[in-house]
Amino acid sequence: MNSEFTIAVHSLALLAHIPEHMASSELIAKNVCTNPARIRKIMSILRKNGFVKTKEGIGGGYILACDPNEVTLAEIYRSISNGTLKPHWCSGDPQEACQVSANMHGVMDQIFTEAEMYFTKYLEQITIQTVLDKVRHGCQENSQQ
Amino acid sequence: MNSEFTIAVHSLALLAHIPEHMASSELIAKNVCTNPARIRKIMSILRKNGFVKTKEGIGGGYILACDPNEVTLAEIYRSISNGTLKPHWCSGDPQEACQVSANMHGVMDQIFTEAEMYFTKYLEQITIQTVLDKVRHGCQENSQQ
DNA sequence: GTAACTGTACGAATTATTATTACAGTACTC
DNA sequence: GAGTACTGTAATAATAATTCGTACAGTTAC
Repeated sequence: MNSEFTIAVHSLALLAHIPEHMASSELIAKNVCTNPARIRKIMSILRKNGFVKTKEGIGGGYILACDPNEVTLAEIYRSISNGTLKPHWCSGDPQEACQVSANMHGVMDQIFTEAEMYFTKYLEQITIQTVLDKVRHGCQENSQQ
Repeated sequence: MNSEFTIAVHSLALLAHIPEHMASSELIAKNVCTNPARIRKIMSILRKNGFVKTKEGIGGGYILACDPNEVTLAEIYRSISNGTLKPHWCSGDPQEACQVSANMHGVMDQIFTEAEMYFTKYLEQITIQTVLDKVRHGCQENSQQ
């Protein structure tokens, strides 16, 4: 799994943090610590899935288009990183006579697919708002909000 | 996550497939489709955790030292790949004034740690024997066993 | 028309993963 | 005890995945 899921969650939490405001890819990129092109790529997917609205041109950018209390990290994961829990490298060789070697690939595939379902079942419990509350709570001592 | 967990599961299933026999790192490597040194590194960890016994010298190699019906993939995962579910790249910057940027790192860390618990909870349901049965079942048509 | 933005693609840089090689240590066999 | 076949481990090379940077066409506001 690469970090696009993490970036998507971060970006959506940030947009939920500043509702009513458009945020440019440059602003989000600074907050996330990456480059604007990467943010635009990810936000483009999130737009196609209805999580954000975008506006091109002057004063444009991104704004949340969903209820942060409704959208769970599971939906975000499925939009961005579905199927990437399993490592790329594959064990065994389908051409081998030995059953263990020949079929291990398929068996591990099946195991990782089901494991991903358990993984996302956990993510169902967490909403964008949950994440936002957690980050806000993290620095409560020196916060005035 | 790299593929060491997959290789460990494959190797243990193979050893369970040929009980009473010592298997050399070369034999296992061929079955898994990787090189002997990598197998030796992983088997060395499995030995330290009591899953296999090793024997150096002529006629040596690896042999299962546990009940394949008892050992679950969760134990194997914890031995080999614990903490590697989370991607390496980190979002945000602890030095930032913005709470979202400053605390996102810790929040995502927490989420991935808990997600890994759900992931391993699924793996608890699968034993080495489960995997072995699955690979054997995979080619039932042309199998005589 | 110009400035500020998104959408998208491509190649470079970086990092992670895997493969290769080497060699010391151990145990068996002659 | 010399030779052979193993494991244990480390270091380095090769490969692949990920991330970054740049570029530019398209869009919108002024």
